[in-house]
Amino acid sequence: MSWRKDQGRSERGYHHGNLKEALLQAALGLIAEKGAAGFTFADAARMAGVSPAAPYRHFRDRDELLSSIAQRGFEQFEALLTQAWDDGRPDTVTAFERVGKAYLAFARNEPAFYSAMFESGLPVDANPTLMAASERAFAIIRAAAERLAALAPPGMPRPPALMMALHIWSMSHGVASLFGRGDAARRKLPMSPEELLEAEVLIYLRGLGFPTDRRPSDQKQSGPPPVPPAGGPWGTPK
Amino acid sequence: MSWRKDQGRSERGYHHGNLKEALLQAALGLIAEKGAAGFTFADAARMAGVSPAAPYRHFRDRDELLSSIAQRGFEQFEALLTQAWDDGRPDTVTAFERVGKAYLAFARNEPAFYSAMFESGLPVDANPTLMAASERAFAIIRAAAERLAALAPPGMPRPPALMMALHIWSMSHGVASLFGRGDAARRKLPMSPEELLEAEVLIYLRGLGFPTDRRPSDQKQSGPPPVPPAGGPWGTPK
DNA sequence: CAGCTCATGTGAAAGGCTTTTACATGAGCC
DNA sequence: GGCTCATGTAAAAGCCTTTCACATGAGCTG
Repeated sequence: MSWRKDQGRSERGYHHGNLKEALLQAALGLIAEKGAAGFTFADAARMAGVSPAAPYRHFRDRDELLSSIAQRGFEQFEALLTQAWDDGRPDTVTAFERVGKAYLAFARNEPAFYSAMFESGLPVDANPTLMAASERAFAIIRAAAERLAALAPPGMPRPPALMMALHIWSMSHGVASLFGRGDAARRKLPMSPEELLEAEVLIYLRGLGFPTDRRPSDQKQSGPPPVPPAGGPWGTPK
Repeated sequence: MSWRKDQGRSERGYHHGNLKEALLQAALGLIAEKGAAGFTFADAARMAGVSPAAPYRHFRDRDELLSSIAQRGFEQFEALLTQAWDDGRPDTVTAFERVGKAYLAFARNEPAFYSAMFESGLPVDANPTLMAASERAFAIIRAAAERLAALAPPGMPRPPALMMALHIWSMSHGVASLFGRGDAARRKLPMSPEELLEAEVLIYLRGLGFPTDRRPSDQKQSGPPPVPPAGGPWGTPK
C-alpha cells in the first residue's frame, strides 16, 4: 500500500489518521490546483489514502467539505483583515489602504480559500454559520469605514459608513476577481493589482474630501512614507 | 417519443433540427437555472431531444460549449455597453454612469451569460477568440474612459485612461459579483446595487476633480435629470 | 431519378464520480 | 476479556463524459 501516514507526520487520532483534517488539507491543495469546480471528493479521499466512501463519515457530502473550507477561509480572512486594519494604526487612511492590500494578498496567496469562498457557487446565505463568518470578515471593513466616515471632512456630502464599506469591498473584490489571482489572472496589465487598487481607493477617498497627497489623514508624523512606485501613485502620466 | 421539435418552432437545418443552436439555448437555460458548474452536457442533449453523444458532433466537449456561450455573452455584452455609452451622449458623465448601470443590468438579466463569462473558471486567456471578444467589450469602457480623461479638470493629478477604465470595470464587476445577481445575491442590502454603484462612481469621479453635483459635465442642458433616488445620490444620510 | 457520400445521430461501452448500504475493525471503556 | 461505537471498506446503483462503430438521410452527381 502507498498510504498510511506517508505524508501525515506524527499521528494521533482514531482509526487511520485524523481523516477530517487530512481531507481538508487535500481538498485545499486540489482546489488550489484545479479550481473549486474541478475538485473531486474521490480525489481527496485518494490523496488521503482512504476509500471513496470514507469521507462521508466526516462530511455529509462534497458541498459540506467545500463549506467547511469556505468557513475556514472566512476565518483566516477575518484574521488577516483584522491584522491589516490594526485598529487604524498608525493612521486611518494608511490602515485603510492596508486592508485593501490584504484583500488582494489573500486572493493571491490563498487561491483555494478564495475560490471556495467566492467562486464555488456555494449558497453562502443558506448556511448560517458560513454567513456569520462572512459577516464577521466584512465587519472589519465596516468598522474601518466607520472610522473613516468620522474623519471625513464635514461639509462634503458623504454616504453612510455602510455604503463606504461596500464600496471598498466591491473595489477590492473587483480587482481581486478580475486581475488578482496569480495564475488565473485573466489579463495582462501594465500595472500590478496592488497599484491599481491603491490608486482607485486613493481617488475614491479624495472624492470624499480627504486631502489628496500621500497620507492625507488624521496624524501624519510617522517614518518615511511607503514609497510610492515612482512617478506618484499611478506611474508616469505620459 | 417526446422530442422532435416539440419546442423548436419551424424547422430547417440538417438531420434533426439545428442541434447546435438548440444545444446553446438549452445550455443557456440550464446554466441560468443551476449555475455554470451544475450545467450538464447530457442534460442539454436530453433537453434538445437527442442522444448524449450527439452534442459531440457540434462541440469538442463540454468546455467548448461553455466557451461558445461565453463568446456570445461577450458579444452581447459589448453591444449592450456600446448602446449604453451611445458615444458619450448626451454628456460624457451621464453616458459613463449609464455604462455602469448596463454592466449591472447585464449581470442581472443574463445570469447565464454572466456565469459563463466570469464564473465558469474558463481560461479566457487561453482561447484567442474568446479573449478578443472580451477585449472588444472592455474596449468600450476603455473608450469611455479616454473621453472622460480628456475632460478631467487639468491641474489635478490623474491616472492614465487605461487605469480609469480598469477602475470602473473593477467597481462594476465587484458590485455585480457581490450583490448584483437576482437570485445568487449573496447578501441583503439596504440599497440596490445600482444605487451602490452610482454613488461609488460619483465619488470616484469627484475624486478626479469632476464637479460634484448631478450632471457634473461638459454640456448640461438636456431634459430633466434622471431622477436621483430621493435624498440625493445616496439615500437619506441619517 | 438512382446512387454516392458525408454530415449528423444512435447505441453501446469504458471509465469516473457520488452516494448509499451492509459489513469489518479496532479503540476505549467496564 | 469483551462490548460498543466511531471510523473505514466493499460493492452497487445511478449519472456523466467521451469514444467508436454503425445508421440514416440530405444534397450533389450523372
